[in-house]
Amino acid sequence: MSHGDNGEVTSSNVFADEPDLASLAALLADGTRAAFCLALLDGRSWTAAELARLAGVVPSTATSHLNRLVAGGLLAEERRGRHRYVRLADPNIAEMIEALAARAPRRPVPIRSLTAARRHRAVGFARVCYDHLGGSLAVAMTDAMGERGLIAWEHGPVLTPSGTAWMRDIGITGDTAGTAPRPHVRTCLDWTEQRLHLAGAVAAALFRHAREQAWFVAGEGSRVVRLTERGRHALRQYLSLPDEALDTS
Amino acid sequence: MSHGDNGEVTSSNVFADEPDLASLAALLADGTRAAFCLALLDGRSWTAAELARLAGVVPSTATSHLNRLVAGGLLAEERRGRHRYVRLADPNIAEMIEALAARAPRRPVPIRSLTAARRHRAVGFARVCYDHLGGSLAVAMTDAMGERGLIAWEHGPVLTPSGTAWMRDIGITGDTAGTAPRPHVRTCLDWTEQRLHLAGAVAAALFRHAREQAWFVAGEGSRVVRLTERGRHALRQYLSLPDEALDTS
DNA sequence: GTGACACTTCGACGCTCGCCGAAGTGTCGG
DNA sequence: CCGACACTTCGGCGAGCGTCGAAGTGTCAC
Repeated sequence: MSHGDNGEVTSSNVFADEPDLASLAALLADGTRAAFCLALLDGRSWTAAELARLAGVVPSTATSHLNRLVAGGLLAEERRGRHRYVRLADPNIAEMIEALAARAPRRPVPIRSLTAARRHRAVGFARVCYDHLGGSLAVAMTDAMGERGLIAWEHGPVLTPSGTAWMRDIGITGDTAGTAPRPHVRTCLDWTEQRLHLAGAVAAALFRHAREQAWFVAGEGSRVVRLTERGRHALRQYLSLPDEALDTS
Repeated sequence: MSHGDNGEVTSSNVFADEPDLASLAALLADGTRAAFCLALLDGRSWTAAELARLAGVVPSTATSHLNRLVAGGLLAEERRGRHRYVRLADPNIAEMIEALAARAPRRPVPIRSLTAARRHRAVGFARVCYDHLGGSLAVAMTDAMGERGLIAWEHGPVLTPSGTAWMRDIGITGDTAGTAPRPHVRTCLDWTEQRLHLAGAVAAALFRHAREQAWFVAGEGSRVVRLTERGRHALRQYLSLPDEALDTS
């Protein structure tokens, strides 16, 4: 390797690294893979068979899609026994998918059954948005936090000092300082509401706490969470949320 | 339309609007269209022929790609005489493309000529990032603004009161309050530096001012801007930037 | 062991899509 | 008017890709 190919290197041994936008977009440009990624936005790990059934393809098709998504760095996998568990590789990827989904055109999907209608209402009310809360309840909480001065909107969202104290009062063991170079307070364009709700490390810590305290429990459908009576009480106490914000209706 | 199809509406006349992620991603999943969008990140309007030449396709091919991008809402077009000018539809779209590009894999592109090498250095130093500045200079400016307390990083980037005063001193006629629901201060992951630089309405206003004051002039290549002597002076004066940050090297 | 199960590999089919070239439309300059 | 030019439309070609089914590998439960 030391004698070179022609005895002399050409001038093209310098490279400019351009982003290969097309190959990344191609990973999401297929309906089946997009459905996988959208489902995985619930933050859970799914098995290959679960995803296949969701998207309506046979297992072998799912395998090839998962191979591509893992190779492309969008998904992380974990093999256990005869199962292959996959999840979104990191919050950064989830954020990127959200950024696309929020700007994507809407595709009307007919609702066939009564349980589907109920689930649709529940999804609009409170759902997992990877690691934080989404839906009309999340928008109401974000508004309330703004009104009470817990977050400020001077130039982008900020957690105010009283907001920091509020989190401590609730009992959130503030490791929201985090490790990764990740914004503490972000906003996320809510799909159903088309308004901003809170995201980022602070929102993730808040949501984690809320689930640990059983303010929310898993509902029907992978992304749905149900607000418990205990959660209603907490949101009334800590955010003075009105009753109409606390119900599906 | 009032008598219904079967005398009774079915339960599927209710629709849940799911985001059609795949169709949006498909627009960017082609190398030619991706090259178009990346080029348009310079914020200018391009003609169809310019884009075709850049991507190495014949005009008829460019037409069909542009049709799809315009129909998909990514590009806005303006017909004038026998020319078709296209640009990114709005800053929101630019932000989305940046979000993807920052996470896309890098594709090594050989640098063949000396002028290409010079342009490559210039791109890494100072370039247009749709409506604000990118490159190592932008990163240095962002760092300097942090050190001088003009922006704070308590929880996400914020323009501090002294930052607001600093902008006024420079002479920026602060309509950064803007009209669209757009974050005033954002960060943007720099392609070449892999570090954050300032974006959002504040950065756009700053960059617009800088070009009006001839701190920057257009360089060779569509996205390159060249720092003028006047600009060097201004950045020394307003941000105390050291000389090594002000040169291409 | 033996069967059930989750997943993988491979080959074949069919469709989509990007590409070009040739011909056509509209615009501008002289 | 007439040619040059920018762009568009259309037809046809070829490659890539998503799909499935059939057969194979590894794991778990009994």
